[in-house]
Amino acid sequence: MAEDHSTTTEPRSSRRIDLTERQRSVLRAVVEDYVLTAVPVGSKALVERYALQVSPATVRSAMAELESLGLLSHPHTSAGRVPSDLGYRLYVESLMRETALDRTDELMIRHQFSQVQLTSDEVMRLAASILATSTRSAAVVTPARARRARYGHIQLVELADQARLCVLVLADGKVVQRRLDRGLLEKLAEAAPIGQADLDQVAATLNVELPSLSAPQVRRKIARLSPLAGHVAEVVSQMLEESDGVSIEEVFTDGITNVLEQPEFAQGAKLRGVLEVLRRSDFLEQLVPVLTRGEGVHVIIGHENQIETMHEVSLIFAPYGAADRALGLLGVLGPTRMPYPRAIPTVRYLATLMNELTTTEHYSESHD
Amino acid sequence: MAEDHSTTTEPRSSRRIDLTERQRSVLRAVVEDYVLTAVPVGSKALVERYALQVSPATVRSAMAELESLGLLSHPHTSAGRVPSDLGYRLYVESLMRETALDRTDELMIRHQFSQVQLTSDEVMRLAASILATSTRSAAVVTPARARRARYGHIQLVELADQARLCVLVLADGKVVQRRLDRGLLEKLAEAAPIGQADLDQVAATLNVELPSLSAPQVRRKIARLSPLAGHVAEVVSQMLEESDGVSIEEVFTDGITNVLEQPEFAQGAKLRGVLEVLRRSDFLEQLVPVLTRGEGVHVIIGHENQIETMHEVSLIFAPYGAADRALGLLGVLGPTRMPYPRAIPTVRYLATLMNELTTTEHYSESHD
DNA sequence: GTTGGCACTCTCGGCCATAGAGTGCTAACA
DNA sequence: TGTTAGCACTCTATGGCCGAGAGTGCCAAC
Repeated sequence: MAEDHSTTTEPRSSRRIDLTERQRSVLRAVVEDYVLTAVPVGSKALVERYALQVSPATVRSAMAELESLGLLSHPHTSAGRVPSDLGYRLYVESLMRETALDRTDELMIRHQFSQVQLTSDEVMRLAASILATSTRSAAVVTPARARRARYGHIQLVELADQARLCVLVLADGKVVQRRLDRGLLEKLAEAAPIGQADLDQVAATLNVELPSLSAPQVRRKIARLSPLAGHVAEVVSQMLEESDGVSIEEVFTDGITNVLEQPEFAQGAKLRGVLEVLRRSDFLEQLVPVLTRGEGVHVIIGHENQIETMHEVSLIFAPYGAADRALGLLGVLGPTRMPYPRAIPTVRYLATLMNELTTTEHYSESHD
Repeated sequence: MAEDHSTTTEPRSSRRIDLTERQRSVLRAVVEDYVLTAVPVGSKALVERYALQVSPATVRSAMAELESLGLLSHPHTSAGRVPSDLGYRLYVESLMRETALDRTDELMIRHQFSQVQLTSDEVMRLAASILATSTRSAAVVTPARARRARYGHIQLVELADQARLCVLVLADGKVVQRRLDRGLLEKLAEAAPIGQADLDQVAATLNVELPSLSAPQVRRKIARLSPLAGHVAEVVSQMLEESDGVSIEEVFTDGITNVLEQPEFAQGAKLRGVLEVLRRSDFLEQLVPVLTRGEGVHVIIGHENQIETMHEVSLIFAPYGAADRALGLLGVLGPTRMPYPRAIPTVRYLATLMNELTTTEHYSESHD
């Protein structure tokens, strides 16, 4: 079931590799055993554990063939076989039997989200937590933000030290703050002291003129405003500009320790790279163009990743949000030796769920 | 210089331990050598590296005395000595020559903060980053929040799905959001549809009535408001209540990898505990009562910590913010083998700096 | 009180031998 | 022609052993 679910996979295995049925089942068995045990798997163990109806010798020759095709590799003579990145790729694309999420699992997850009054941050956190625990990998979730930031509401606050704080709520609920340059404000007001009343006045004006406008649209309005309001609008348009595009500033992660537990990250060196990558969320930036290309779940395995430090890990990510309008990313990061048949549907399900949860939550953006 | 800088240290070494001058200098040398090398230090190496004017044999006997006092310990016969937690404690309290921060260092740090228009989040991030790099430990910074949350401004936003979003800006600039129960709103409005205009009306009223009030004060006002405004005020008071106390929800960390690089965390097990502790910020909760007791920098070494998983690490933390009004925490976490003479002044300096930066940023809170 | 000397202890690295797992090849078989 | 059993070979992992080195504790002498 759920066979052609648009699991768009990144660097599509260029040349088609044709395998015999035997090779296919041996590769599948190797991948699944290795994913389970993390131990290079030998021919004998394979026929024992998987009901292959042939002798170890036959399996050995099949393995040798798979190795010459670059699908398996050999830590050294007389060790078992380990899937290569390409082997995983083939497995994911055509060997894997994707286990759809249990109906009960789905309901359980859904139930957690239906708890009363989750703020948007809490939703993100919950999504990351669910992803992490149910895939036993590290989860990453970014909030869905409008690709084009739009004005929602503004509020100007006078602080104790006479500084002015500009609180801008975007149309999609994100809040951005900026302090206003005091000297400049006073110059604009021609040295007359500016009180909270004046600020309220400006805010009221802008809250009538600007709602649902994007940065350039706000800019076009500036000329028609008073100097003071115009200056604030200028600042607002800057803030909108900076919020344009997919937000990778706010990233919610969970389950990092799940990854560190894996034997392949037992010693420090490799581990550090992964951690560093997770903390600084730059890597998401590289993901954005890839993920926005297609709709479904994207799988990036080991060396398929551009980033050097991520050659030992796989990513399973999906975009979510109202297509073209708001976009968030969500997914998991784990060793290439990852339980793909479970992780992929989980990511997919959570993406659809987050879709539902967020698309209802934005201003209707009628005009452009 | 800078000798009695109120380095308040946690579980004050109960009974006073009197040491001879020789014992003191041996203990100091052992701590400093071990902090540097992470290798148990022997008598011979000690007289070589530190200009102790005595023979190794003499040092040995001094070490034996220190060991019987519980200040040093022995991994096994024929290994060098390692400071115990108590040894570090004594070192921190009376042996350490605290190296004050270079004037140039101070200026450099200060300069980074003076960059234009840092939002409060950026300030936190910067503080964490500076702490982490200059102490080579993991840094933790929490924003300074009013101990008693006070109303600043409210804004009610209508979302696309008819839900209402209540955006509350606290007096100290923190923003809290909550969705309002739609059914309830409509009941209060006697089934008349509520538009943005109505919401603005309510917000305007509350923004006149409530500024700078705390949760109980808001609650007392409810009776005098319209049903709709009253309901919102009720929600607001809940939000205020939940924001009371030191905020440990938003925690900025940096430099975790610094800790993981340390040899004592080379293998996975210990490391995991530390990571887990840093991610979930519960441990800060335990710190709050301790840190708010005194003013200065607090040092918690290894087993002095209540929390089991933190028996291998030391904390150097300080509160900052307007005393009694707003409070944030900041500090570093590293192995007990930590360069205290450098870390302590750094934490202290950053606390004073954050003090300056934040106290100017709050509403004047005249009335109570 | 300090020191040099000395026997003792413990770790660490290298070395070797062995056991075990797994392969690749070949020859026999269906 | 594809499959299988057998077998020699390779490589790792494990454990024991040994010697070097570092460090201690103690004692007797200064």
